[in-house]
Amino acid sequence: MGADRRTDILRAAARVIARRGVRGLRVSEVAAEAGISTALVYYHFKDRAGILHRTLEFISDRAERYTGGHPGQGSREDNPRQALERSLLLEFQDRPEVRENSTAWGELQATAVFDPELREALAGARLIWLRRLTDALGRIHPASPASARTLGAERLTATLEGLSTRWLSGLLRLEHARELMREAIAVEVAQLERRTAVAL
Amino acid sequence: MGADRRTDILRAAARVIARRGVRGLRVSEVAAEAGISTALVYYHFKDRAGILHRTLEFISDRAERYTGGHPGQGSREDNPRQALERSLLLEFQDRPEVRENSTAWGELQATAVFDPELREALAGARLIWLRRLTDALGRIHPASPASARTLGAERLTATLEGLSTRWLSGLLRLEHARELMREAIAVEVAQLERRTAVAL
DNA sequence: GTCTATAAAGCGATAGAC
DNA sequence: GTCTATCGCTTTATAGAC
Repeated sequence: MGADRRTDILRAAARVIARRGVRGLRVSEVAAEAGISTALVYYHFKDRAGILHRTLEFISDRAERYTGGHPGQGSREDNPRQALERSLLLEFQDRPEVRENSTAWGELQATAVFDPELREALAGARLIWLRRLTDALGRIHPASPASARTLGAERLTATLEGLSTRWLSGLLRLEHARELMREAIAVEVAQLERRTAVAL
Repeated sequence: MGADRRTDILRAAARVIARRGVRGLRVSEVAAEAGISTALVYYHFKDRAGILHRTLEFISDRAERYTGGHPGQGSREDNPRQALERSLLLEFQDRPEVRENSTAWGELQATAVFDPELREALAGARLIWLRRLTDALGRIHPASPASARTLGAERLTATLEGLSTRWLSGLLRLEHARELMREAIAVEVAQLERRTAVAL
């Protein structure tokens, strides 16, 4: 737990965001969650905005870990198609860590609409995801045009986030969200197949 | 402008949400935007949460208007496919009214994750949209299985919102978002076509 | 590095006059 | 219906001791 203080605080902040939202985040609650005083939080971070900024990076890194890095490079027994599906469906689990990450991610995404600084940080994390998915699609249909892969990846991330929001706000049950995501992948892969055929 | 006070306030609230987000909404700023005192806002609405709640309905109604009600029933020259596309692409325009509505909608959606009351109101508006899209898909492929239509509609709304968020936070340029949405529709319609073929 | 105490400001909400 | 004035709480952020 106590790798170092900064990490403790960020972990606590992620928990608080998942529980209360970015708007509901109180520095004092982060401190309580981390078991320290408010002043110490300010010793380690410049201000509230700084905490949010760093928490975004923390969450992004953690998601990288639990989705197992690049899909298709982790477990070798999977074929590329299964790897992509597994990687995207990992975002839909009822484990606290995942729910926390998804919730916080959605919150920060929403906040970024009004916060230029946050936006920048998000753009970076988003690019990583996009490249990852584009690569995964490339492994499935290596002969497909690169542009078609990028578009597909972009739509998949958008769908992922839309479904995620719906799941987290209780508008969609977990299994339903998973089903919709699975089919979205199927649909995109089929589309890519058509595009590959045309290109050949 | 001055239809009645309540409406003035709601219009002002929508503008403020679009500018600052739900998180950034200050009752005093709503009052200033409407050109009245803070106290008068509280005379017309119970509390801050009440304003938010009613603003959601206001936005939902207004969107209904500018998307022209049920797609395929508006302009008769359109075929059902074009009508669906037009209806969904109406959410991606740089008109202030639309940008405002989309922003506020995204905000309320995000807020609903932490607000059970808002969730309920949202569920209603969401159902309307869903039915609308399901019907539109039905007009395109009348012989398709109803379940396939519902799933398609659900994915389209999720994609719409995901893309909308990305557009509004400047991660996607407007034209790019429109292109992605257009292709998402194409992809779903194609999928529905396959499902129809299987069902026959 | 860490705490207690507190300043400073923000903001929701109401009282009461007109 | 509408305003001015203000209460009272919450929350960010810092000062200063250890």
